[in-house]
Amino acid sequence: MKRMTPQRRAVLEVLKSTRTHPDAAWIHREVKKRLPSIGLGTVYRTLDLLVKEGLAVALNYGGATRYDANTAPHPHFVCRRCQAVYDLELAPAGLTEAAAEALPGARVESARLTFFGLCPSCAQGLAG
Amino acid sequence: MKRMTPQRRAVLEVLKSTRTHPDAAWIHREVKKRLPSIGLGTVYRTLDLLVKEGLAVALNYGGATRYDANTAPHPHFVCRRCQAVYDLELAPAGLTEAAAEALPGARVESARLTFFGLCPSCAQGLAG
DNA sequence: GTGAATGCAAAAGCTTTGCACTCGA
DNA sequence: TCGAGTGCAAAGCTTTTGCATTCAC
Repeated sequence: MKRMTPQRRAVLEVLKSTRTHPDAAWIHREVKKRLPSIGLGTVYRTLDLLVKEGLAVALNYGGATRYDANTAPHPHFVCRRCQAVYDLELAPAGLTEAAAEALPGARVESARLTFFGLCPSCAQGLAG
Repeated sequence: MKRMTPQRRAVLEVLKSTRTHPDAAWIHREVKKRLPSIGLGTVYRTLDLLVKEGLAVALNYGGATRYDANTAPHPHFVCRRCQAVYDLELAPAGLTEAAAEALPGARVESARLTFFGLCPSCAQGLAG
């Protein structure tokens, strides 16, 4: 990050302040409460920057890309009904090493583990 | 699948015939070799159907959605340079159970494990 | 025959980009 | 000062959708 502008500071703070793994549009709406004139393009550019700098992670589950300021490797759970994303406290060991063995010659840099299903609220709503 | 049309048959056959995890545009191009008048919309509708019927899996890594006719659970490796997707022979045990314990009340239905890095060719190209 | 499926093209997201202006260092 | 950063709006991609027509059953 070459220059620290109010826009960049605000985007990072908004992203750090939530655990809902929001998308760019939601972040834009939140940041506008503080910086009403900020453009969506700036939000995208800033998010790209944060990802490149390793200060955030981009998540793709179909639909809009969602962002997570928690860059420590951790699995996610995605509800197929309400689209909520939960962080899981779970750290399977040895996955990257196993992948490197399974694909000789490759340089395995990171792993992403995602679970899909129904979150507690949605599961309860359907079961009764 | 309510009706078996030539379009649906062709999309499924094309998808089954490759291991490159193609996107809808690529599938459309291939199917057109056999059915020149097939529309891209039909390809999308058919792919959605295949996913709903459990005959294919949709993969999101940013960019266009990619499809895999191999529906057996297996991890993928995505090259960050050439975007190639490889199937890995690797079956970490107990992940879904561990996730279910980590998020009580949730119904964990599936897991997806993805690795990112440089594939053998790209790793070699950069290393010399 | 008849409703499901198709082809086409328009429209709807999401994201990127060009450009003139602004402002942080 | 002055180039990086911004706001705006247009453009670019991917994906979805409306509708008249076609076709599998």
